[in-house]
Amino acid sequence: MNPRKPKKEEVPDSPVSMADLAKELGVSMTTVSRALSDHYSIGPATKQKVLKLAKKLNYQPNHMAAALRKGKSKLIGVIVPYIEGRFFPSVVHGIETAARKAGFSVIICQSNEDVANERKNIETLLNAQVAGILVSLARNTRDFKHFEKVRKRGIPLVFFDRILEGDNVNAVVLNDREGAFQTTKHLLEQGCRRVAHFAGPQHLNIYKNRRQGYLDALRSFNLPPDEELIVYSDMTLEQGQEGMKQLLSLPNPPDGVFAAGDSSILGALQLLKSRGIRVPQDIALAGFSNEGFTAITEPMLTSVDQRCEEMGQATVRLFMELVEAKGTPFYQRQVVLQPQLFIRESSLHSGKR
Amino acid sequence: MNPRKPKKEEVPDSPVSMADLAKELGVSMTTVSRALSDHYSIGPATKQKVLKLAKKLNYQPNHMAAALRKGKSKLIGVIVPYIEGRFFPSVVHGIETAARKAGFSVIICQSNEDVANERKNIETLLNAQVAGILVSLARNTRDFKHFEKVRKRGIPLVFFDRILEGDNVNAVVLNDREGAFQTTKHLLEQGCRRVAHFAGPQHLNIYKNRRQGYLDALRSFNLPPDEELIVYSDMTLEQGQEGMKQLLSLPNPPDGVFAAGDSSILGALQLLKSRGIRVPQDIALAGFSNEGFTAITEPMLTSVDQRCEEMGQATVRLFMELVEAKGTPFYQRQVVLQPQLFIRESSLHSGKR
DNA sequence: TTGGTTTACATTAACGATTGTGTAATCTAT
DNA sequence: ATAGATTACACAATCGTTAATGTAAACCAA
Repeated sequence: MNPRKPKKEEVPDSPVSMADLAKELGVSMTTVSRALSDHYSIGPATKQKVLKLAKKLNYQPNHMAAALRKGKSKLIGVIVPYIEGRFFPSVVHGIETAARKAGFSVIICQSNEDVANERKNIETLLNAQVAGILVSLARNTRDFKHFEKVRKRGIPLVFFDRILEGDNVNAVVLNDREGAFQTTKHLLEQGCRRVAHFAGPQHLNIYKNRRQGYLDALRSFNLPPDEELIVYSDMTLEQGQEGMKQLLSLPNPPDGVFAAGDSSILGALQLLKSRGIRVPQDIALAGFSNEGFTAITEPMLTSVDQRCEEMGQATVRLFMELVEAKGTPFYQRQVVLQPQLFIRESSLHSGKR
Repeated sequence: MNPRKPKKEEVPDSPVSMADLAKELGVSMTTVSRALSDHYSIGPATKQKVLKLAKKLNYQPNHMAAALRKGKSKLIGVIVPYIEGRFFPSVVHGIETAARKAGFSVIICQSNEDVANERKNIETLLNAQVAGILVSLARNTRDFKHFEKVRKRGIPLVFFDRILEGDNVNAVVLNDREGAFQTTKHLLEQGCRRVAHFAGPQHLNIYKNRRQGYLDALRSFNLPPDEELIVYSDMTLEQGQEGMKQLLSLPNPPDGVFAAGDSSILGALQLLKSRGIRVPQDIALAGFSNEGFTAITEPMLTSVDQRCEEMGQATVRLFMELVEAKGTPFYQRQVVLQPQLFIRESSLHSGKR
């Protein structure tokens, strides 16, 4: 009568449950469940039978049910400030690829650079029963309070790229300081003697470290740091133009600029070109992030590659380690990736000496 | 004795279930459940009580349980060829934003341009009990067989950007033909009389339509199409260089090129510059996608914007419509977004005429 | 042979929410 | 006043999987 109720064997591609397998084989669901998860208490013959039938009927485990029962799903939550530009999409790409290989799916959340959204995202992910959370902090995140719940529930938490320093957390970061050091050193080796720096918000580890690397390099050349040469901003293209303008108006302008971001160095390049100042002959330039456009500008821009994909992979690897070592209570680790400097026209043969 | 078992009220932030609320209020779980979902059979007073306590105890619904029971989760699966460049990250951004607003989370999958992965992704998403699937096809997808399961299970399926034509599907696409028409027309209006075209794989709707738009424009100017002027490739930068080389070697080279992708037009620009051919004076250029770098090159590149964000939003909207109209069996709709031409230096005042 | 261990499986109760069915109590209409 | 409708809630089954506990049978050593 009821047209909805399917007759037996009528809908072969409708979901097959463990109960179906059990009935078919005349064993209990326990046996099926354990056979499928390769439990020791199931005999090899039975295991084979179960596996075979499962394949034949195209059995697909219901992850929801398992997640409900176990309190953990096969989902990984990822929180990023946004999904644009080159960096975050690439990292997400790496994460997704690595996670899927390990049998996990990835849920994406954006904080839109706001800690309030970050909080909401945490809630969302927690009650989606995610197995772990990977996060790169919003620009205005200044404390870890909202991550306490995650820790309390014992859910693996891994930070990447943007972290809060001081706290003991699991994190994958780039050696920003080293990258900045190498880049600045490179400019100095090319003959620059007054290297300026476009610095980002200093409460973010990445910008702080890049500034440090810059200072390190100056020191290694016995050059005194000059706060006049350091321009602080949010590193946008416009701010790069503005910053360059500012530097040019100094009584003693720089002969090189190392920016903690590519957009701002692009802004600087545009301004210099508009004023007829030659790059790199008059002023050498170098940026950070190895954005796609750095290989397109004229001259092409020297920049530091952040190993986006590797960072994604490493983050997932670290997450997996935490999953394995779930017993160890205060296990925490930092993975540091080595940046790679791409030297291009904007910093070569600056002609000084 | 057992240190694991928490005493009552000892762990306030441990998950609160409906059973807890029910016990606390002395009502049944049914009442709680229905109160929370605003069911008509629950009195306003009771509803208030439940809501209040839920807020007080910070009750978080367990989506897994609900999903298990209802057979549908609050997850939307998204399958894209990859997450790089400008287009797909932006669309995903739009999707994520719109989906979250509607109370859904987004699971990302990549096909890596391979239909085999697309099939796997479908399986993954289906047994993650997603509420719907949004997909942009892999390059080598030529049939819809693997989407049949989705349709059979009655799960909303929406395609975006890359679709297979002919089939009746729900889809959000750009009016590629119109965009191509406008762009080519613009080149012709600037004085070009031999406009070449870099065409992509013609089994993909987007490239086919862009070629059609190009032909439309020629016809509207009473210019005969010339297959010699159409170069087919996968639209990479290198292929753009190669294609340009090929066009230049013609007895009668073009005075303008409209490419169905920005990378290839960039390649063309590079080749022209390396040969000292002036853009736009000698040859005018225009691309498609409005990639970030089009505003950076010299000259800046004219290109068609694909409304990435809008496409993401529209896709989610269409999905939501399908959810509402779940009764209607063969509901299917196409949403067509209007492209926007960004005219830049590479196509202006080509000097002809 | 007896007692103890191992092997191989079954019983059964969760996990947390949803929902068809049932049923008092109150209300409405005649 | 009484049948019938409406309101407001409870009972209990169910989704598919997992795992603690139980228990036969077979095996081994003494």
